[in-house]
Amino acid sequence: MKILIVEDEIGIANFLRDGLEDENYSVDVALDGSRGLELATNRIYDLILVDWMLPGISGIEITKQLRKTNKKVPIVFLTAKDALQDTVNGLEAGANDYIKKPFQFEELLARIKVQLRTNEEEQTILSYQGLVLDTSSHQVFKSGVEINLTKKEFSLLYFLLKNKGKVCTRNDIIKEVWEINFETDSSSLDVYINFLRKKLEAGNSENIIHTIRGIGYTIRDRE
Amino acid sequence: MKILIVEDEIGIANFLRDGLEDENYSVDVALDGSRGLELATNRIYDLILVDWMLPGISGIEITKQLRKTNKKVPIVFLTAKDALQDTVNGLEAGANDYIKKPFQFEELLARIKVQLRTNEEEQTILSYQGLVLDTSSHQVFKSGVEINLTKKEFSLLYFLLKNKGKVCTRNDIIKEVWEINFETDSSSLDVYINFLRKKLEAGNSENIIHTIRGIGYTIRDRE
DNA sequence: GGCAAAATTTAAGCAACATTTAATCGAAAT
DNA sequence: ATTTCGATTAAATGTTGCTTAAATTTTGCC
Repeated sequence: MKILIVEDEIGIANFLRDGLEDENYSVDVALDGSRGLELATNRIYDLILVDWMLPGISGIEITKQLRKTNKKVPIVFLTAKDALQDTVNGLEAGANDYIKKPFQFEELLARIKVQLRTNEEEQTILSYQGLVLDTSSHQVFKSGVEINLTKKEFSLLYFLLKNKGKVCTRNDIIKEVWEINFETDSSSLDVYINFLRKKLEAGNSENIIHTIRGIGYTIRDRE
Repeated sequence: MKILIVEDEIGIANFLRDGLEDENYSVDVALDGSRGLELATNRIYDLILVDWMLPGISGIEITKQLRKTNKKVPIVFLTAKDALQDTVNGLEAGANDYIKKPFQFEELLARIKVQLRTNEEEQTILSYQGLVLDTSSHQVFKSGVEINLTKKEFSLLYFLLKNKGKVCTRNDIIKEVWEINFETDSSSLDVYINFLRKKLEAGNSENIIHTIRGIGYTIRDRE
């Protein structure tokens, strides 16, 4: 994972670089805004950390320029404790998060991880106990035999499998599979759970989709 | 995550509520300051969103009152574009962030997330002496054996475990597990303590949930 | 476009389960 | 001894999710 630090105070820049390298990130440092913009434009980073108060080209300017050229790299900025107005402008300019100075390094690290995680690639093959779902070919197999699922059935199963071991609340499911403005008192979800169960559990016994009453559903081993 | 909105313009209040509910927040709305203060005092929220210009009790007053009673819940306020002086007063009164009207919903959401994130992360695994509670899978194990709990049983146990070592008053428990509009002379709590004890202490040994007569309950080592 | 087939949503009845109420019993506190 | 508070039951009530079937919408095809 490559991180760019744009920071003019060399002490802070070094502190950040050392800390992040200890965490096995690969780090570049730019000591002023124009160098920062140049690096950010010409190289590929997974995340950019910018001090908001920079001489020359400001953090805001860097953010705006990058967003203008359609770069989606997460940008996190460091801001002085009381520069609240800047914060607002920063978020509007396209920053993803901000951290107030002085900060705990642990907190910075946590924020960085959150940003990197949202960027992570999605799994194309999901599986559970002889059940295989392939997002690229849009196929599902059970014990090697293909099962035909409709679009809704597929995305419902995909969501459950993606979160196997965890409980998916009815709300989570409806939000992800049906998208937002959905009548929450509809019973479509129940019906589709029923469809899926019939197709997946045909023939053999075991439940694959478990109901957690009052909460939602989950795919996991029975205890 | 529970959010309280205190906003007198019903259109804006509804807009906010719908938007936040789509993001899976659980939302309460108060249409004036005194109702807002009442809710904020008696219920537990993860964040409070207050319009600064309220008839009756103002946003500042609400913030001051809450901070006086030592509530640390993040407070974010919505302020008219040019009320800069109010903004300053608000931050001094104890607000955590503010957003200028008119605002983009996306930005509001970003601010809310920042506030919620800094609010120490919720533990997903809680445990006590061979008892393990996992919020992500909604499972409870005792000595490695899964125990099935209903929603209420689960959230009651969760609350007790979250506060293990401390005494939870009957009121605390009822507020958190049953939410407020509850007949305080009901014996549901007693019944549920009984349910839990039967399931957790089945067969063997030591009490896990101790009664503190006249006060409430606690999970802790015997003295 | 118009038709048929397939996919999705709605609605209703029902059974299983969760929760509350209420009444009685027992143990601690004054 | 009396009163209060909590424990324990059992019964009443409320809620949730499963299952169907029919209604509606979407899709694919001519």
